[in-house]
Formats: sequence, C-alpha cells, structure tokens
Amino acid sequence: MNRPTLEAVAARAGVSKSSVSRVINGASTVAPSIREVVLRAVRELGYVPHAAARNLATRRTNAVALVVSDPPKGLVSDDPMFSAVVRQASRKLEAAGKQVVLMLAGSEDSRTRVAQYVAASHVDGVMLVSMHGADSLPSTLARKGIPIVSLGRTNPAVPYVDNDNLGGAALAVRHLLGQGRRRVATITGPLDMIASQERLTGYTAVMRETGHRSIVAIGDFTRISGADAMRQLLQDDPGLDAVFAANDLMAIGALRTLRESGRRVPDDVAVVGFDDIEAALYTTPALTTVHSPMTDWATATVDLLLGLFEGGRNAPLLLPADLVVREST
Amino acid sequence: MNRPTLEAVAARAGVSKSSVSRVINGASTVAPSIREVVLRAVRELGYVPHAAARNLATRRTNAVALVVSDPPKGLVSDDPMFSAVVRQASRKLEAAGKQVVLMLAGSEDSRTRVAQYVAASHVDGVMLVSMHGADSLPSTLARKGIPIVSLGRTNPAVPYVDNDNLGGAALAVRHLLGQGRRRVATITGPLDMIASQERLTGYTAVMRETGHRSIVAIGDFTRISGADAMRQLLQDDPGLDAVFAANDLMAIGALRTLRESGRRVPDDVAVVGFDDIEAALYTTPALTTVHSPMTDWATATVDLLLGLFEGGRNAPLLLPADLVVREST
DNA sequence: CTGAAAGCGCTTACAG
DNA sequence: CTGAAAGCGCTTACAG
Repeated sequence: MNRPTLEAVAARAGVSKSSVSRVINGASTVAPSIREVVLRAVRELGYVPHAAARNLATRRTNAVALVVSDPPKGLVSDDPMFSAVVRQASRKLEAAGKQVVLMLAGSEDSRTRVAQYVAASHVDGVMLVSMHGADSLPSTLARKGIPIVSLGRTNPAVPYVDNDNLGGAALAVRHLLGQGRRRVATITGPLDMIASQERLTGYTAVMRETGHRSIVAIGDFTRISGADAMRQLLQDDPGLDAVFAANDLMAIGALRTLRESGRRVPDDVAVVGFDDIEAALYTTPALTTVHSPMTDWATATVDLLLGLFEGGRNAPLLLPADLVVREST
Repeated sequence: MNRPTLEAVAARAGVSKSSVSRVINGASTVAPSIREVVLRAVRELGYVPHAAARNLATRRTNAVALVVSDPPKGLVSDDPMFSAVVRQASRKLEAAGKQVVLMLAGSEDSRTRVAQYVAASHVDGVMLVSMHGADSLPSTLARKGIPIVSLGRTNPAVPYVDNDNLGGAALAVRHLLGQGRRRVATITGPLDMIASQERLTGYTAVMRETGHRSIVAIGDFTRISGADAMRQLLQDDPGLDAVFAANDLMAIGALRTLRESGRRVPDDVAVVGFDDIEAALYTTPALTTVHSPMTDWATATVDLLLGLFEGGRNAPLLLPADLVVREST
C-alpha cells in the first residue's frame, strides 16, 4: 500500500534520481535509452509524483483559487450564474493545466480563511467571482502580490471583466420607448451592489435624456421582491405601461403580480428583465431580457488570469450587452 | 517579498523550530511564556505556514476532491442541482476544515486527470457527484484505498447517499391515480442513467399493481425532449388524462405541448414532474413535482465522507421522497 | 548527457 | 517542557 517514490523508480531503472526527475518533467537533455528504462519502471511501479514534495521544491502549485462570494441562503438569484460561471471557469482552467480550488466567501470568517489559504501558497493565483457588493477580500489579496482577477468589478487594484450593465439597461429602456411605451418604471436590485447601481443608472440616463420621468421601486433581486415592487408601482402609478426589472427573477415576480391584477402582458404592460436565465424561457409569456453572457464572461476572466501568469499586464474588459426579444414586449 | 519561514519565527522568538511548530499546532506541552513570545513573533512577521511543506511532513492535505461528472454542454437539466450540491457540499466541508478541490469529470481525459490527481496525494478523500450513468472513475478510485463516497449510486464498492427515485415515482403515480386519473403516461429520462431506470420502475410497478396499462415515451431530461415525447404520447393515446415526467424540465416541455394542443392543465391532463427545481414554481400552472432534497442530499453525503475519515464504515443511505402538490394536478 | 548533493519548509520521535 | 536531528519526496544548480 506504500506508494512508490522517485527513489524507488531510480533504483529499479538503475539510474540516478536526477535522471528520473528529468524524464518525468520532460527535459530534453535525456538519452533515449535512459528515458525508455525510466518510463518502463514508472509504468511497472505505477509511479505518480507526490504533489506536496513537488510543490515544495518548485514553489509552484499549478492551482488556482476560484473564490465565490456565497450569498446568504435563500438568495437564489445567482444560482444559474454560479453554475455557469463555476463550470466554465473550471473547464478553461483545467484545460490550461490549472487545478481549481473552490472557495466560498460569504462570511467574514470565510474571508479570513481564504486570505490564509492564499498566504500559505496553496495556489498560484486567484479568480474572484463577486456578484455581491463591497468586499474586503480583493484589496487584501491584491496586496499580497499574487496574480488576481475578478469577474465583476470590485477593487481598483484588481483587473476585472465586467458585464456592460449600463449599456444593457439602456438597451432595454430604449427598446420599450421605441415601442411607444410612455410610462416606463424600473425595479432595482439591492443598491449596495455595483451591478444594481449601474443598471439603475442606465435606466435613469435614458429616461432623462428622452424627457421621461423616472419611476423607481427598489427590490433585492429575489422573485418575491419583484412581485412586491410591482404591486407598489401599480398602486403609485396605475397607468404605467412598461417595466424594466434589474434581473429576471424580479421580472418573473412582476409578471405574476401583473397577471393577478388583471393586466395583460405585453398588451397593457411590457416587461423586460436582465440576465437571460433559463427560467426566462419558461414564463408565460416568455420574457424579453438583456442577455448576460456568463460563459464568455467566465472565459474572458480566466484568460485575464492566464495572461497575468505569462507576465501580462491586462486591462479591464467590458462585455457588450445584448437584448433578447421574446413575448413580453 | 520573501515570506517568513518557521525558522525566521524561531530566530526572532529566540526559541527552537520545534517549539514554534508546537505552538502553531496547538500542542498542549508548551510553557505559556514560550507560547507568548512565539505568537508575538508570528504576528510581527505575519507568518503563515507553507502548505506544501506541511503536507509533505504530515502526509495529509486537509483537502477533499469534489468530482462532478460534467455533462456535455447543452444538457442543462442538472444545473440547478450542480449549484445546490456544490455549494452545500463546499459549505459543509469548509466548516469541517476541509478544503474543496473542484474537479469536472465529463470526458475520458478528465477522468484520467482526476485519477492522477488523487494518486498524487493531493487530497485526503473524494466525493463523487454523479448524476450521470456508468463511469469508470468510481471503481478506479475505490481501488486506491482512499476514502471515497458518492452522491447517487454508482459502484458497489463506493458508499453512497441516494434519492429514493423509486419511492418518489410511486408517490407521483399514486397521487394521480388517487385523483381518479385512468390513463397515466410517463416520460422517462435517458435509460442509461440509474435514476431514470428507477423512476420508470417506480411508475410501472404502481401501474401494474393497480391493474393499469403502462404508457411510456422516452426522453433525455431536456425540455425539448419532454415536448416531443408529449406530442408523441398524445398521438398514440389522445385520451390520456395524466402524465408523470421523470424530471421537471421535461414536464415543462410537456406543459407547452399540452397548451399548444388545446388541452387544459390540470382539467384535461394532469402533470407531475420530478426534482422540484426552481423553474417549477414559475410555470403556468405551477408544477406538482417530487421534491429532490438536494441540500440534505449533499449534507448527508459529506457526513458519510467525514465519517469515513473518522474510521467509520458507513452504510448507504436513501433519502425519503416527498411530493409537492401545486396547480398542475 | 548524468549523478551526488544541497535545499525547499515543515513535523516528529528521541534525548535530555 | 525543550532542542538537535532526521526525514517527508521532490527539483536543480553544479561538476564532470
């Protein structure tokens, strides 16, 4: 049951440990005869280099921490994103030969934990996935001098890739206005989140610019908050004919309220969401929404990190927004 | 920029490396005066033990591989599960002081990769998340003698926690029959998956037992396959008055076909799904479905693994099924 | 091209 | 209770 060491391989092959190491690591300066006898010994013994020993000697791990700000339970709005992002980032990193260490960073405790882990040289780099607001982690880690990138904007010191939240929101509102809608309301996300702020800004900018009055209700990205906000909007302004929700989940909640209040969608009120989650396909009517390219987003962020490993000094990147028109507008 | 070593701490504190190590690891046999001076030095230097060195010396890593069988792209049916399971398992493992290394194992290549990784002693144990069929990995890993568990049944050699698929399907069918439905069809998942097989068996068992004829169409767990299968069922047996789909996504597809064909749900045809994904709440009408307790499932599986670490010899576990009745029946 | 030796940064019997 | 020393299993200049 004892695993074979490099030394055992050397003994069996009748060569030095140095030579075995060279063969294992594909050094070019190895005689074919030696290579052959070593490889045979490796095969016969079922040798696999011990990770910790190698890491200690090389000072590298070939691992990357994928740090996801884990929201409080119940806030499921980002579940589809979690899945898409974590999956795609893992695929890309594995393809690049990096192992993914997944770390959740919801509480202050877990943030300390992450910082310690990184400080212990467990990983060569860090990818932050931070859909949720202000965090102490980015700046803490950035100071350590370890390569780090962020999916979503966080700290000025951390290179990032972000969605064009502002452009996307503007696209949605222009679309509604272009249909002849006059009284366009918005339901915002939690305003301590940058994405929420930007989507709201996109909305208000277009409304102002086109001479319309802003009609705002505040939600928190959950479906229930969307339903509540919609009820309030209807009460405040029964004549509104369109609503832009800052995410799909709230849009879905709004649809339900509209149905309950006897409004037809899109005839009486048009609805646009944001994110293009899978559930947006299943609503009745199917939801018009701003597409968040989660897969591309994850890919671009991984590329940014890999670039950093190569010594690059990469600039932040903004992904273009895209409107998917379905039946709700 | 050079990180301080244990030796540096010892020098600064004026004690031996042994003593520093003892303090760091909380050994009880340390004089308070020494502990104090060491802790101060640690603080002043910002010392964090080097992970690889420690792993090499102790032969342990405090890490666990979370191996997820990553399906081909496009098969999104398990996304909500991926999210719930990965998240909950991570939470639990982190709480137990284990670091989570996420590994995707969709292709044969990545499976080799996982086997190598485990063989390299990167981790102390493995948790498989294997919603998808027969896999070479479980038996390969089980042979290595490393603690391993599986969420979902896989290999006889691997302890697992599973959903009661059979019981859940039976529950669904009995519910439909209990409503007076007579011609109850089923849409199955891909039949190379154990979960699909069991859900089908649950259906046929109850149908036979109650003297009803089975009406079966085969799907693949995607929404589109559910829509197609429903179309076919309607064509074969226009008089059917209920359908049990082996997952929610297919049930959602079936709902759409039923609407298009002018059937009212639940008046003309009742529909039951399986899994209770979030989208099941948003359909019109909201979907009756068998709840898959993903969170509990992940928790139980982690507990099984932690038990193995403690030297336990844990038996497989079956989670009880539960029917959530909504508007579609 | 190959090998002997030092070193990576910890932990852990072993003496005292 | 404390310290000197050996050892964990690799890699990598350095000589030859």
